Amino acid sequence: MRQAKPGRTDRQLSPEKTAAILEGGMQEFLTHGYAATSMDRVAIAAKVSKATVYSHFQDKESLFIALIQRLVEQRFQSIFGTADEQILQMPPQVVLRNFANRALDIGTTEPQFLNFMRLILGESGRFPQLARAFVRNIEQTAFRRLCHYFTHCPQLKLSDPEATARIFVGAVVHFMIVQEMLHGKDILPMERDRIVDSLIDLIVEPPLTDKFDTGCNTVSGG
Amino acid sequence: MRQAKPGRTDRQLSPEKTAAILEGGMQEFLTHGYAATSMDRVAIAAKVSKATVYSHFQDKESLFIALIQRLVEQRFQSIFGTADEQILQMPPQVVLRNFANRALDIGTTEPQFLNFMRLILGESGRFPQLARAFVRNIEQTAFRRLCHYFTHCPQLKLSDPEATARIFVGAVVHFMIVQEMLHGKDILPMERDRIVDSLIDLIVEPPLTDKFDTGCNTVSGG
DNA sequence: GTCTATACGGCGATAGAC
DNA sequence: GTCTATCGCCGTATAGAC
Repeated sequence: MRQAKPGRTDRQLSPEKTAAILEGGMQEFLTHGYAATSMDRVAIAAKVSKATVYSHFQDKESLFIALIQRLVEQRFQSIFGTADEQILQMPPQVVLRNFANRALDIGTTEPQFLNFMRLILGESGRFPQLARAFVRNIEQTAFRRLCHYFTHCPQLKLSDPEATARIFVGAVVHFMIVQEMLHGKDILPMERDRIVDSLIDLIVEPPLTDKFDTGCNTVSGG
Repeated sequence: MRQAKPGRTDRQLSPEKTAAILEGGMQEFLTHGYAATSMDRVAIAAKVSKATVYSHFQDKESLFIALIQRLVEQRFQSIFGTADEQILQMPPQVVLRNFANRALDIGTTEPQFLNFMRLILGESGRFPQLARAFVRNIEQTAFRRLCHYFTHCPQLKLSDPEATARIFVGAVVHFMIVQEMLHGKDILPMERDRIVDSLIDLIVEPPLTDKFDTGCNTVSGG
């Protein structure tokens, strides 16, 4: 509990070995979970001796915390892409679809991210500080970016942009959790476009527009 | 792997001890997770000897599977309440609010359910059959009940009730995951009513109604 | 600073008494 | 059928050689 990161132990530790240990530990923790990961396999995966692992990190828990913190703050923080300054000129349907598809792509193309979320969720009771770091760096990033867009997009007049952003992210993330993480696509198949289309319809389009033309809708056509 | 449930071993096993082992195992697995749970503590929690545990269940994995299956199929299956036949006469706002509040109450009043979900999510990679059982018995139940309502409620004309049901459940469950399971309420406080209100607004109310009266909306007022 | 070798306890699973 | 006692293994963490 004295230290979570190296550099302040006694002498000078090799940064390359530190990186190797973090990399090896990531493989093991993401694959087997926290409790089922042994420091022996971490050392083997990092190609160092077990004593070297313990000279860089005080114990298993310190290594795990340092590792997850790094994943949360660096590796998986930018999953929602960089802020695009031109999105305000694009149609909201396109912006929201891109946002949802980028998030959903991660669940289908990056199995490591699924294991990362499994670890965060599964250990959120025993490592609440890691869960909070995840919320701050991943969830809040998505909320804020989307909420900023909802607030500044001239076509959208939402009564509660903040809550709407949470609804959007929640629907998308939960879909990913059920379909990919919990293997729901095997038993409850559902095309992602139906979720995204319905979400966009609920948030962007007036619900009567495509059913019959009332002749008084000032938004469509112009 | 030969057997997951007792009763077919060799002779006659005590059903009370079986129940005690399942109960003790539930406490241990829900508290410490799968890998960190020892069969010794399961035996102590069940107040039997370890050999008795192994006479009722072949190994740790069989006990875990039998236990989670039972939780999925019995203990936590009815969290969305029994079907109310009178809901079609109630206003959709009330029905949806009750549905959401009932689900969100579980996250705040039943910490065991949070640990149960942590276990399912965290072990979904190593025990995919348990994740699928969770989807079939919990998620699908919520989807179906809500989808049935969306389809039969005369006030609601949704283009894709099935996708809308997933969005509704997803937004609610994800809110519970972030706020309660991941301790997000400590750092991203948000009243649940804002989520529920916004969801109801998006699904039930025509978005233009309360902003300005266009005079050509044939739904509101009659 | 990094390695090999080891201490020591807890783990899952089993044998044998009754 | 349930218990006590035990096996063999692997866990974390450390000591001492270089």
